[in-house]
Amino acid sequence: MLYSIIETLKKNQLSITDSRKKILEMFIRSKGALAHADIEHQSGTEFDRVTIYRTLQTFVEKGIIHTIPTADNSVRYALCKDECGQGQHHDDHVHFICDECGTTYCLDHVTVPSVDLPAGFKATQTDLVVSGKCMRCN
Amino acid sequence: MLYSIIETLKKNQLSITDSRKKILEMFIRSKGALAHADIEHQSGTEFDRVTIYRTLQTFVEKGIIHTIPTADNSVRYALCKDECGQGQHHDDHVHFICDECGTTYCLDHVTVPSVDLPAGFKATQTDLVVSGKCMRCN
DNA sequence: ACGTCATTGCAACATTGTTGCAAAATATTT
DNA sequence: AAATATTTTGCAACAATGTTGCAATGACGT
Repeated sequence: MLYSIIETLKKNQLSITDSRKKILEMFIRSKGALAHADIEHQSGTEFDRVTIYRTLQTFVEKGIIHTIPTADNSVRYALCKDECGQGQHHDDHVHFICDECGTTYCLDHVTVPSVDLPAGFKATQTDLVVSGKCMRCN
Repeated sequence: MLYSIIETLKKNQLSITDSRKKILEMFIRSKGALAHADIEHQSGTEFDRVTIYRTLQTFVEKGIIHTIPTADNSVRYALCKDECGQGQHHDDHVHFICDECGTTYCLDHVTVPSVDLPAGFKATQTDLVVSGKCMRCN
């Protein structure tokens, strides 16, 4: 899959800066999802902690990445597929979190079944989070 | 539904203390899920913050409550149904989080569809989190 | 190359969660 | 019911995580 960092940033009217380029690159290279802490560790002292927070925030707002719900308190982020629009993304994700190694996988090929909600409830997003043991830890 | 606080605590070999009784009572009274902050606000200065953390931890370990994954970073807890065993609970939950008022509902009557995982992946728990507008906010 | 605007880094702070230990409350034994 | 053993609590101190204001820096359009 071809993914141009510069193109993505330009398309979203974001200035092209070192931090944005490198953080976006991390997401592209990473097969799974990343937490703030992962990015902080990988980048060492290159960027300020605040910059990482703000970059992630911006990416979420622009629909470049999205947050993944987890049962523990850690927030994780993953690249959105191209269809994702500004602000909210409409394709529903299946995520797998390994209890053993903590890796978060986006299972894009698994379809999320639609849910029958009680009267008066309207869904805008559905997240299906499966946890267990992953391929490598099994 | 009859739910005896004392019985529940005894069954789990926990000492019967004020904090445990009152926190468990909050869960029974609350239709939705509670975050640590909710409990802290509702109980005022009655208990130490640390006590609340430890009580919630204990309840999760004993299978009295369970955590709910959320896309924002807040951890929420809800009562487990009686079938839940020690440590892990085996019935899969559907949760609905209202974007407007933040209330978290346990939709027990909606069944979680089983997911086809790629080879090598083994699921122990499946969480389906739907967000949108709830009954009251629609 | 210059001015404008967006972004960064620093500092300070707020919130959230954790740990050790003595005091207090609960449970158990006699 | 009193004494002992065990569990739980509250305090203090700390660690981690996230936020905000502001001056300095860097990116972008002309």
